[in-house]
Amino acid sequence: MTRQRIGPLLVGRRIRSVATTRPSYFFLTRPEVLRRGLVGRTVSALDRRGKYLVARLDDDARLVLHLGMTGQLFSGQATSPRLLSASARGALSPEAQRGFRPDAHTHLRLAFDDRGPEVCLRDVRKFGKVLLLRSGEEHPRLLRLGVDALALDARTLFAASRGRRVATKALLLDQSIVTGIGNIYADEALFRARLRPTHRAGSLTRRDCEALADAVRSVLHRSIETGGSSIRDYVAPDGADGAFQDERNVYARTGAECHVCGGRIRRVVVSQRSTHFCPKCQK
DNA sequence: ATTCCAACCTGATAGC
DNA sequence: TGCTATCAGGTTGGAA
Repeated sequence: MTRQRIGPLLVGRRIRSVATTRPSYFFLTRPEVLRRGLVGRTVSALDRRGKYLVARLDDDARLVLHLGMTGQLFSGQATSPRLLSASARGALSPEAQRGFRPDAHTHLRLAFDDRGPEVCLRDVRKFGKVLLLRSGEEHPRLLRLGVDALALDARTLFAASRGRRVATKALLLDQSIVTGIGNIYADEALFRARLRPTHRAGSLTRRDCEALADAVRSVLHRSIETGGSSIRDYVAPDGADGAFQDERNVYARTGAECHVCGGRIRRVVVSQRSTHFCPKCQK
């Protein structure tokens, strides 16, 4: 979703200047190194590897971005209340709240020769990452990644789950097996496949893996179609909210009625992630 | 080799 | 009002 929509704002444009915040955990490449490597470069393509966005530059370097949990990648012209924390918003006039203004959480801003809209990366919790890879350079974070979630097939899932005692959900969240599934989509896919998140991965049948692989792909495709899940922080690059949150069956619906059987959605913790399921539909 | 768990951060919200 | 505890679309590295 983000790749599709931020692509036109990056590809073919020459970077004129780069603004960053102070060095931190967030920058795998130090800000000044990042600036030196980016200024004057033209973005030639934008790819995705799991949850990583990879912008290819005209000198064959790659700018790698991860949005973590609260990362937002958007046009400097975007408008959304989500681009400002509530406390900061309260201090502003209704007028000033309209447009985006870079704040302390806006860690990266790219301006371009064409003087068009900037591309901004904001991340309150700094769980996101920015990394510049020189031509031919690699990074373990990318090398480790498994098959893309949109291309997940039953055979891969079945093979990867053999001998594993971990919960099925833990397997789905393991990016070295399948890359691109986050907490929401793991829960939603498991619901769709009618599988219990806590079920041991090793005892999934071939048929289970088929249902689960299908569910993963269709849930993600549907989320892309509907523009993502704007539950707390997520905004599309133009500031628009996604709509997938309206199609959730289980995620963050603890205590609510199951859309299928009317039972109550339950919440448990699996591999330190909050996990939601319908006890009746998911055996 | 696999599984578990704390750590990295900041903000919103619920409850007292 | 204010304080405290809990929760939040993720990943790593090291201990068990």
